[in-house]
Amino acid sequence: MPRPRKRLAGAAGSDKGPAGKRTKAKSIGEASAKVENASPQKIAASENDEKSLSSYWLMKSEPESRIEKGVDVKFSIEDLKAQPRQTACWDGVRNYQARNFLRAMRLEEKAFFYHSNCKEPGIAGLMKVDVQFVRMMKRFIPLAELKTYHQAHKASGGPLKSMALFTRQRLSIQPLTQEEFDFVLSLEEKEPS
DNA sequence: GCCAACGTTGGC
DNA sequence: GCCAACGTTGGC
Repeated sequence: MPRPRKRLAGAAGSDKGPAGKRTKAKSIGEASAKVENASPQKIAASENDEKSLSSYWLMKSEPESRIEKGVDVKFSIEDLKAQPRQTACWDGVRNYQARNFLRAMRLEEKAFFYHSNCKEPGIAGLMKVDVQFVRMMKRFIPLAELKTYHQAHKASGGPLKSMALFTRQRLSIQPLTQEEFDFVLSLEEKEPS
């Protein structure tokens, strides 16, 4: 799971981790997003497909305390707000596809802050790649509500019909299409369903 | 806390 | 390169 770090950071898209060799080193590096695994072939392949031209993202983080290897991984949107410059370093991403998306990000692109593995999962706010707090959602958008739209849109061909949150369930950094992003934003203005 | 989904590892 | 075993994610 992604683990934003509690300190200032540079561009999320700028880090160049050493490619390749698998290591069991579990310590999270100070300076860069350490991602275990991924053969060079796999990296090359997936950097070309996927939606690497996306300008919109969804990034998951756990807002409730959970100890993993002796470290509390909790990092909520409130924690992000509390950082110096409201900016964090998003490391702890291990999955290579998620890592590739991190590398594809460009400064100033917009990203939803998603609360995962918690009592109420859903989209809590907006960030820009840096990774900096922008604002809270006008209202919290629960996963359950998004799922309802996803199901309906699969039938109707609506904007959330293939949202990665549901089609790529375990991906912690995911691209959104413009349509998906706009639709989620439009939900802010609606009554909770 | 349970466990389904799914990503990763490693023997063959 | 297959695939069973294993580990992790994350909803519920």
